[in-house]
Amino acid sequence: MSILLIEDDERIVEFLKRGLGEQGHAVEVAMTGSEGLEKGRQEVYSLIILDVMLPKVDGHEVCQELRLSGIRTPILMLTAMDGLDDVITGLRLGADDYMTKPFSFRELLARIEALLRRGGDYEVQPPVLVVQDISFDRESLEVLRAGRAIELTSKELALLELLMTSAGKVVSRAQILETVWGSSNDPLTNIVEVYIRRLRAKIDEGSDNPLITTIRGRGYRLEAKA
Amino acid sequence: MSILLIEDDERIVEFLKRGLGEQGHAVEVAMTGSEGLEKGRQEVYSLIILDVMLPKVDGHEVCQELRLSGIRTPILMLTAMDGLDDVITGLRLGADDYMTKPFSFRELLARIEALLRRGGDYEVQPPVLVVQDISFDRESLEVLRAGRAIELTSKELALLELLMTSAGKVVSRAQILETVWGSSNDPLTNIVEVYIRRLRAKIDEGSDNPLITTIRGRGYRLEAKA
DNA sequence: CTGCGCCGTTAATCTGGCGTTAATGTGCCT
DNA sequence: AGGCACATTAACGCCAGATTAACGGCGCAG
Repeated sequence: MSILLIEDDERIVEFLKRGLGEQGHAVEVAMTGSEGLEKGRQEVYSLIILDVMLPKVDGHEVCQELRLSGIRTPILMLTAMDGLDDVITGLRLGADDYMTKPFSFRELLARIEALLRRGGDYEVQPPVLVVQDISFDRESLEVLRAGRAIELTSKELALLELLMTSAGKVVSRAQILETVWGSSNDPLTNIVEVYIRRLRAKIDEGSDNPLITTIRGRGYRLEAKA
Repeated sequence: MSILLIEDDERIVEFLKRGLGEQGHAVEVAMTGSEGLEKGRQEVYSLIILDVMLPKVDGHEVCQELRLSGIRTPILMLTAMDGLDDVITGLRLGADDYMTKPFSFRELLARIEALLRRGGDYEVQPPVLVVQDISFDRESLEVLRAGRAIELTSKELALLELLMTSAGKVVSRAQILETVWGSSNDPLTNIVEVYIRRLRAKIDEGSDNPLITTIRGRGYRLEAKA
């Protein structure tokens, strides 16, 4: 598999070139953002590994530019440990996955395999969901609304995750029961409504544009766009 | 090259023994996890092929035990098709590569060649972990919080190391059990909570910003940022 | 042999998440 | 208008899960 690596740190470049090479991947290196952009547009790769922190042209910009050029190659972003914001904007701009530095090479390999395998059978779920100004980090389980952290309980998290993965679509009461609670029976329980209420209290309360909409008789929908 | 094959499925054993034999490899077979562990510790192999799904002793456990015994032989894991999680935990526990069943023999051969070629040398993990004002030196096993040395027992160290390597992410009870204690069973033990408590007593006690957070029903998280 | 420290279990207590209930509100249909 | 079905919301008791302290066993050093 041919991989384009856009990274300026010499040590990381060497490390990855060797490691990926030994896995049978051909690695092309670009040390600057503009060089990466050029190569990415010119050649067809199976995967692009892109550092966010690049001199001059930002990684985000590169990512966006590539997508705008119609390049659909999976993009794996490398970010600093702290930058949750980086991750969010990265995913918004069209990245497929991300890893925080420093990372274990084994884990990187697993991610790469997963990305390359896409279209085969199993899909990788992006680790951070973003819908409008809500973000949901599947790993840290942190939820932010408009940059503010929101404390959610386990069930609330599960419900929100479901709504966000189906953002823009109506999710029926039954689907919610099935996914979040597992039990498809007991149609007389009120639990879904109660949790929708609790989610709204924590997420929509005080905000001027509520994101959770009720579709009477059909279910609920998380608005994907304003 | 001498290869240790730990696998209970008779058909796969025969298949691989024959195929690898024809490639000039000597194959030793262990049909159970404990047998595999014994042979793996006793003899020096060039490669170990390890099925995750084993009766009694889990493949993950075997892998971890081997690594804990100081065995650095490359390990190739065989997993079921669905288990991406299996793959990742497998790699975390020290496996070098994995294949999903059913697999093509040609691909298996290619992987084996790659593993044998590299000899399992690069295991580059950062020698010192740092999260906020905690530092953990993997070599000296010294732990500092805000510059002050902290005495930790072996288990406490293992737990802290796990939390620090997954800093910012929620680590489930099960993951902790698996990584620190190896035994993924026995869900009635309280040991995780007890050790979280002990760690907190030594690390968070007296500090104004506690770093170990409980996510009820999900696990624990070491805060990566303030 | 003895003492000490680490380990894992047990058990008591506390916390807060969970799901039920029921009262109230809202809109749709005849 | 009125009735009905569905939706919203508040309040409550239960209990799973989390916290904490205390205990006994085991290995190791003296």
